[in-house]
Amino acid sequence: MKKTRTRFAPSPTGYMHIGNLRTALYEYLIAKSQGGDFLLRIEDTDQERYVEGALDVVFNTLKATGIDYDEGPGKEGDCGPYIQSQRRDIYKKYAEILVEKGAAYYCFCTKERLDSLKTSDEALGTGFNYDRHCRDLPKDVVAANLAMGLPYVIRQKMPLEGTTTFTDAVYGDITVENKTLDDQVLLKSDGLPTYNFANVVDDHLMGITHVVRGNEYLSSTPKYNLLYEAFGWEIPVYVHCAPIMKDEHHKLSKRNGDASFFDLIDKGYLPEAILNYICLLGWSPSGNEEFFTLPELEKAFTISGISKSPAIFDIDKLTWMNGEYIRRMDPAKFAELARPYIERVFPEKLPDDKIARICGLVQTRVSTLAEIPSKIAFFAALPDYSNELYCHKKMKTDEEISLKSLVLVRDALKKSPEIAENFTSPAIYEFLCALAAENGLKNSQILWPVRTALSGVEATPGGATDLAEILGYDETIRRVEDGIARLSGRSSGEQPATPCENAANCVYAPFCQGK
RNA sequence: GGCUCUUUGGUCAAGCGGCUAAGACGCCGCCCUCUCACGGCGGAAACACGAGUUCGAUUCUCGUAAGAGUCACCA
Repeated sequence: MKKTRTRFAPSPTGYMHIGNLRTALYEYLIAKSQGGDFLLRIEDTDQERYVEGALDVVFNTLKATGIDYDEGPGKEGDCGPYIQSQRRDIYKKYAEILVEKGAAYYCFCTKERLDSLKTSDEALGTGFNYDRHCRDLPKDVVAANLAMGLPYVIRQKMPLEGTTTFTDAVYGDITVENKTLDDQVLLKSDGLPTYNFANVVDDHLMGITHVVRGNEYLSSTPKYNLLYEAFGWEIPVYVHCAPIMKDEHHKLSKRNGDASFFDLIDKGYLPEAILNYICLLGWSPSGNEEFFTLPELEKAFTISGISKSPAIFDIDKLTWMNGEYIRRMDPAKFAELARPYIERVFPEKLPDDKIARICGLVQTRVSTLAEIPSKIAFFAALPDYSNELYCHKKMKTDEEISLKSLVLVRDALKKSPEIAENFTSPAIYEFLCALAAENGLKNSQILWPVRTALSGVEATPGGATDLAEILGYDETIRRVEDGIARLSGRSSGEQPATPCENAANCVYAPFCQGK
């Protein structure tokens, strides 16, 4: 059996978005799942639309995702060059062969003539179709025109009747009437081929067995078959994929959204998670497992799992999946990735063990790396906060109790050199709980105020004692004293501590109604 | 407008003539708990519509509707 070969054939006309990446991924997976080759070919036959830098985005994206190509620019195989603009003579030759075979013809129609045709067609409300003016030009006229150096294109000569049927691996058999097929241009007047022609020639010459692409090409596929047949070439397996949508009506595009691969990376998503998620958009595995590494996908991928209908990109599910990847990650690896985000909030350089401790708290609490800074900012600088934070009904705390607790904690901490020596979360926890018991308080009546005083925020990654350990003995006492100052009306900050808006209920009341 | 494709919960989706129509995200509730997460348990939520074919249709056929693609010297 022939070796499976697929190709990713981007044109350097824009940025690589998630849809392109998924196509590349499917092409890669089809090849690898069958022990085949995956090639990269650059389709730059439209010199006017070339965008500087677009190629680098393609290379960088493939590199970042681990989608390696076996042949392509920079990895010459037997079918090079892999950049279409460097293959122009090849296309011309094959176009002329087609003319000889009677499957194509020279067309000398001017742009003006075509334009007027187009406008009259549009007036009728139908789509444009070339009127085949040059289709049956006598040979001598053609020769004379060519001799005169008249500009020309080469058009495909479509059969006028009958039908053409092609088979798509995901959509099944599709049949169209030949009379609906336009005599499309194969070779442009600048001597370069159109996409449709270059594609067929290159796919054949490069031994491509599976043509994988977006289903916007579904309707031009019959023309491909006719071309393959005219050449007498073997028709490849077609695999058309439904698009990835931004919403019900709009395709994902760089223009409308921000779903380019590197945009997601900037937002703190992991390449593996992105790849895993987009693979599932339009393909489903045989079992219920959703998590796949690239090598696992290479084994599990099947064309039959590709779906026919468009899929809406759901950032929430990606976010969840990214969070799962983070949680399942080796802590050392996480620390490595998290470090730059952690360092964003600390002006000074942190020792490794402190980074590790912060990571320990944060790893199960973020879904993207970008969430890290806001979660830990309070470690670097205590924010200004309202005393309302001290009131929590379920924790049975209010400002009064909190003040009392914080004073107890400060005094106990200062009187205990042992705890300063062993300032770890479990030890502090034990210490504070004992303190609560001695004073007839519930644990929460100590722990909640402490956590509040240490963080100044409503929700923190980790409990009071986790925060204390990371802040250290001295800073813990400093922040507790700051809390005491706030609660006793001697605000440490610029602003006087704002009283709980339910102060009347708080004072002497067992429960504060505020929180 | 012609041609082509698509249609299962809000989203991704399994299903390939007979099922109480999987699973996942999201959402809601409960549990765990020094807050928040993680984790555990549970819940609400779907076959676009109409005709056939069949003993029996989510599944096959044909219509209808709604979406999408395409109709370039762009890819």
